[in-house]
Amino acid sequence: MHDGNKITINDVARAAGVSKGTVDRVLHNRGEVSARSRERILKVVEELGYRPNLYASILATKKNFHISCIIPEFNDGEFWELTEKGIEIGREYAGRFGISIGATLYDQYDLDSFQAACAEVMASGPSGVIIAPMFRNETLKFVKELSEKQIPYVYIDSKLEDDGYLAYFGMPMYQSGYLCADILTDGRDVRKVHVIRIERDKRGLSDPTITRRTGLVDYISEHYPDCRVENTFIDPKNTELRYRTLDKMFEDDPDPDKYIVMCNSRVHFIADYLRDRGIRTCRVVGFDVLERNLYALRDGYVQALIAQHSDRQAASAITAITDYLILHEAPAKKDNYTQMDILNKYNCDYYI
Amino acid sequence: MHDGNKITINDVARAAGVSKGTVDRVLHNRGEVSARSRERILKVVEELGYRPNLYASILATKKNFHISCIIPEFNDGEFWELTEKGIEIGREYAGRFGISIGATLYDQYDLDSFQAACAEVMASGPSGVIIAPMFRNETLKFVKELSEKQIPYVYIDSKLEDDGYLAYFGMPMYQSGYLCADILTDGRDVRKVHVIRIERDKRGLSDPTITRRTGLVDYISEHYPDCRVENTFIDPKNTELRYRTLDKMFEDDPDPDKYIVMCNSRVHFIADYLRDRGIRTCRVVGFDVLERNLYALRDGYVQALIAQHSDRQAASAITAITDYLILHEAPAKKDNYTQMDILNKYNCDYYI
DNA sequence: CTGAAAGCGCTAACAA
DNA sequence: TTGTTAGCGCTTTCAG
Repeated sequence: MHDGNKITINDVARAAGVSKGTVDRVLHNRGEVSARSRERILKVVEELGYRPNLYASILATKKNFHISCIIPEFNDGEFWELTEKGIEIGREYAGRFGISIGATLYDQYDLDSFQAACAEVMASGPSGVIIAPMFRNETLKFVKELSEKQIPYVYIDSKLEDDGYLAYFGMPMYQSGYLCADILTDGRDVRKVHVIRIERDKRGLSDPTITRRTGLVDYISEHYPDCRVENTFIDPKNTELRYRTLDKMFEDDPDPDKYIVMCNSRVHFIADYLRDRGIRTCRVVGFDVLERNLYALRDGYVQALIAQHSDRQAASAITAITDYLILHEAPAKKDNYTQMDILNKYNCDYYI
Repeated sequence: MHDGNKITINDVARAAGVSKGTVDRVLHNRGEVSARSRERILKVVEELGYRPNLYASILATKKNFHISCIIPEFNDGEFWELTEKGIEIGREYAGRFGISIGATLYDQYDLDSFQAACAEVMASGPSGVIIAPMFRNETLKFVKELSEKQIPYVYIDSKLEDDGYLAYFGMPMYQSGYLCADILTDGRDVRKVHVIRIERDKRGLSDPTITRRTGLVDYISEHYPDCRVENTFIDPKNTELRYRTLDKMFEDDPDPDKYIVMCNSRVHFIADYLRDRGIRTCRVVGFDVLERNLYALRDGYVQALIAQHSDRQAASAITAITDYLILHEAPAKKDNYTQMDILNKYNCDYYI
């Protein structure tokens, strides 16, 4: 009952009337093999249901695969920290197959830094690359070079419109905005929604949350045609300025029951403000499971968080490349949209 | 940069001035080794940072590990189908390490069938067992025997209070009921909650959702002390009877805005009824991602579903045993409470 | 108590 | 175009 499928390359060779060297050649498309042998071997492989033994294979090939991950740098408790945890999981998996994993971080607000990261990775001659693309053009150039060198790459978090990637793991951004609007409005009589945004540097960086905001706005105009969506820009670095901006927002619109949303991971800024001002009348929804966001959720200053397992995304990316390297198998699906998790104070403690 | 840690058992043997046979003996505590050799070898292993090569090890040991899964049988679209999908994922993983996976199904309403399944598995001499325990006493007897035979086992779905299991993967049941009540009531003015239950056979089977119901009731009495919780029992097999029961429920309580909940995976029964009767005024919450439940969710007859990745639970269980068998490593956490997913019509399509 | 040696299934270099 | 062969690092007899 247990196993039995012990068909080796030798069995195949014998049944096909050739040597195992020849079998190996057709299995890996290396060297010239007569059409006749190839056919026979393929047929036998099929009939016998031959499955190569990975360990034997890995043992025999002394190749040293290395996968490089290119992601934004981060401080403790920030969004990309979770991704790094996923890399750690992936590292463990890949390590079993003798594959090492490296991470090269870049400043997501600095193009030069991104270029430097790409150059460094390229120079190291990686067997595969995982990349979170924040700079469109630069990334396209980079992946083009990877393609030319036959180096497989997978996108995480967001992806670009090229076609050469092995796989993509990320959240459906538009839908996440749509969902967010649904949770925010929650069937109530909503007249106005406040979208709080981060003041961005002007240097034309791609903002990955823009699609999300579109989903949000679409939901509102479809379900609440009379509802106004108002944008307020806050400064992420200057607390005092931020508080002034929010104070003004509350003055301008005296209705205490506000519907507030942020499309990135910094909703804790709002929670902190509300806590300090002692305002408990707002309904606030944000994204991602930063520790500070969870704190706000438990505390009741944020009602819901929409989250994604960016750790799993990274781990899956590594698994995908690993499997590709070892088994020469592309992942079942190229585009993998991971689930959108709705967190509130009652289920957030069981997340992660 | 890439790898490098290429210290083999030969290096250790040479450095310790013994043969690799002796090194192997102390590494695996097999056979007698002089204290002096043992010490020397251990020291060298430490100094050189020797890490055994898994593939070589697995290749050389022709052991045929086999893991047996004992779960309830099911029809298409039922709860346990998802678990089986997870077993499939796990099978792929374990297969890479030459470990085969078997599934033995039992009738969850028939003790004899469960006993037979356990006996069958035991007789087959498994290397590890994964079990979804529906019958408490029988399971305890079974796992006791496993423990005696040093066969590792892990619980999925629910667990018992014994201590010998290698790991557990499942949902926090009490909290899921609590969460469910929160989503059902949703801050509204709720006066009555209808809990629909399945008429159970009287034969003292353990009902795994009882804890969940406790959580539900606790939430209500804590947050809605004046709210009544009313139980209605329906027949899962007899549609006509079921409809009569529900008709009566609607007659007895003429308020059209009802709050209805089911603590198991069969909330589609309610949705079907409401659809047939054209009732759209109720708020309905249920559990688990059966296809029929998703249908009701998209359709609007069920507002929310609380789900768990029982596929991942099963897959994780297999991974845990596999790693234990190969690496002799117990999982990082023994009790693994998986997250509770809140699904509505906007995020359910990205689940699974 | 210990060493030598024969593989495990596969790869890759070398002959033919 | 194909067969032969020497390992990869580890386990497991079998002598001694």
